[in-house]
Amino acid sequence: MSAAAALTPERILEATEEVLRRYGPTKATVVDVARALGVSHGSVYRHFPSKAALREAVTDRWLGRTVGVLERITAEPGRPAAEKLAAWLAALFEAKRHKAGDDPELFATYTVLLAENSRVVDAHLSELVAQLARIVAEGADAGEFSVPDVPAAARAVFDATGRFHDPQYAPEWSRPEIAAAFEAVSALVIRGLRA
Amino acid sequence: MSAAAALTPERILEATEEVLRRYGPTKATVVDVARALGVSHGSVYRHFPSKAALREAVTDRWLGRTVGVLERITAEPGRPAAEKLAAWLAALFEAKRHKAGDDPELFATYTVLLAENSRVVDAHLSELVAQLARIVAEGADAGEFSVPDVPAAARAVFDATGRFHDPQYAPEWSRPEIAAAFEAVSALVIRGLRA
DNA sequence: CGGATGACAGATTTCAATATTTGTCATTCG
DNA sequence: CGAATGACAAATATTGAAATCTGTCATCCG
Repeated sequence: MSAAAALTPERILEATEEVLRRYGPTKATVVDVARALGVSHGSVYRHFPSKAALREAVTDRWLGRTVGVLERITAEPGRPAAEKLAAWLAALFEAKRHKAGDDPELFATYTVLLAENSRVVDAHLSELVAQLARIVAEGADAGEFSVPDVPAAARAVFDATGRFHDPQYAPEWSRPEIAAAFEAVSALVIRGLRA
Repeated sequence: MSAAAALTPERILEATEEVLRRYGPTKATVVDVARALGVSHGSVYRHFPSKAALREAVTDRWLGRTVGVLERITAEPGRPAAEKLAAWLAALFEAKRHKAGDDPELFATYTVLLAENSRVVDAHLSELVAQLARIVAEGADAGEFSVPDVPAAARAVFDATGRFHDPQYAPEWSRPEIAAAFEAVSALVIRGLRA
């Protein structure tokens, strides 16, 4: 075994994130990633078939990080569905708003990656809608919500709150009125589900 | 008076629309507009202070055309507010979907103009939200809706249905599932207003 | 022998020279 | 005299030649 750690997909992804953070989505090259790892760019191609695949994997990782917090809220037992739904929507908005506000450049970088990788994004969105469906189904079982078609309702909730999680609206999230606008939509949608 | 009709802002706007349709937003120049009118480009600048102002005026005109249909629905007397609101939202979606579907290139051209002219767009959106507020207020007065803050509720309805009128989502509007998704959000939102 | 290398061809991006466009205004025209 | 013109400077866009990057693969190294 050599002095440096073995070259793994994991290490390559880490380095790619760093390079993207430093150079942005247009300037970051595979050669940069290889240089950051102290290997030739040919070695990177041993673990990822293309630059596109590498960027896709990084995008997937980034999206995955948000899902954990939401999953915890979804799985929380013994809490009214309406409250849980409100908490879930607020957590999603909060997470996005922080990512966008803390480091706008990095957020812009990932917004570009998101646009490039619609397959990964679609899978991520499906996962989020599936979590919503679990909460909505819980509410329906408890008689809290009156919902004929749970998946459709979950999708509708997600669509209706798009302004507060779709990155295209990120510039609006730093405006002061945004909190009130979010509360209004969140409340409207939850009322719409009620029995 | 010369043989040709007098040069008016109206005629210039017409010619500008035609040039934008033909050449698209990046290639359309003030010289092209002047050529279409058979005058020198200096004459165009007698009626509009800049190319930006000209494009802004064209954008305003284009947005104005949709408002008429919606205003007629808003003003219709003796109709339940819930029904009116459903019709209004459906009409807005229908209008956008047709504009986008009938001539995608022209729609793309105007999408670029919209992005350039956020002042005009904001004014247009305010007008739409004001119409929504009238319908919501009617419903509240009739005891059909239970709404503590009418302007906020109107804004929330508009925000929640963004996926079906914001041009950024236009590519989704040709998908077959879109009608069901629209119905689901529309119904959810209207239920959320109900007393 | 399995993993890493770097030379290479084709694709893509950059950059600077060149051309076009915007906006002004002194002059012309009816 | 008021509206229209077109020459012009500054700003912007286009182009194509040079540089860089992606992806492959014959070769090397431990």
